[in-house]
Amino acid sequence: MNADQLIRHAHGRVTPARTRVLTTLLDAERALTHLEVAERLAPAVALDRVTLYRTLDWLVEQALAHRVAGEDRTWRFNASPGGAPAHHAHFNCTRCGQIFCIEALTPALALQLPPDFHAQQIELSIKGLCAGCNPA
Amino acid sequence: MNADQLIRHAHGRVTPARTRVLTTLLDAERALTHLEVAERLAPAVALDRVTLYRTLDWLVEQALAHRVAGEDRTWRFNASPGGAPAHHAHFNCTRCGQIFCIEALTPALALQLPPDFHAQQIELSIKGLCAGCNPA
DNA sequence: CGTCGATACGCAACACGGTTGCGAAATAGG
DNA sequence: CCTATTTCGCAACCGTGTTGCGTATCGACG
Ligand SMILES: [Mn+2]
Ligand SMILES: [Mn+2]
Ligand SMILES: [Zn+2]
Ligand SMILES: [Zn+2]
Repeated sequence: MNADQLIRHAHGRVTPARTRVLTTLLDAERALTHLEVAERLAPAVALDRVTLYRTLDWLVEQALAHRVAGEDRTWRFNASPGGAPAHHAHFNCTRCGQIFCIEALTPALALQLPPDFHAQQIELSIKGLCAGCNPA
Repeated sequence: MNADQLIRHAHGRVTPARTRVLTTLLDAERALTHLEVAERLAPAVALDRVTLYRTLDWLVEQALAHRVAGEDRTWRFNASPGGAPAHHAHFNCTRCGQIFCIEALTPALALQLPPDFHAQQIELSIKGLCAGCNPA
């Protein structure tokens, strides 16, 4: 299913912005910041900063993408192919800041919480060095 | 060990700012934002915004505190009594944004990563409703 | 294929958490 | 006390993300 089909499937208008942004996310090998998406679009498509933010937000609302908070206080966006929520772990490189999805890991929800606390979702973030930053 | 002793033990100058901030963190029942720390100091001590940021950073450097990134892109600070790193999970309330340390949980570091990836630390963040926000 | 209402876009201004540079004040050692 | 060094306060700045509003575009329908 390509970007346009996914957008139509979500009952959204197909616009160049949405098509190009979602395609970019689908092609990406890792989670991308707003700026990284913009760079991958340019110079073919000069998209306004705000439009890009709103497009990314829309994709998240429609569950076509999910976003992860990094240590540097910037969101990273990642396509959710199956429309599935982000029930996988993320690897967070402490040197270059890149965030990779680790699909293989699905943390179990069985854990001991204080009374009256109600868990909705578990986010497992592994910090370390990515392949590009690992000296070994 | 009180705040001043911990500061001296880290070979740092004992100043009112450091004493009061660290005491505040030690007394806190959960991770506090910069603003929450400021509120708990005032009006007895009127600390400059920047001084508070630098004091918190210093405490983190000295491993007297650790900080957690929340969904709202603001750091939350938490005293590290034993000088130990934050090898415990955090509960992140999706309604009020408060972050609580869950000391009981120590995620195992044995997991499958892509080749050449090197894990340094695991951060387990549980999202849900805290006791104050839980309707049940 | 043209019309038109709902939706999306672009621009400008703003909000907010956090940082930087630098001169003035406070700390701790002698 | 006196002084070297660290820390503080102020002002200005930065980057990410948001809001308001008028204009352009999409696509449904005739
Ligand atoms: Mn992901
Ligand atoms: Mn903690
Ligand atoms: Zn890296
Ligand atoms: Zn809550």
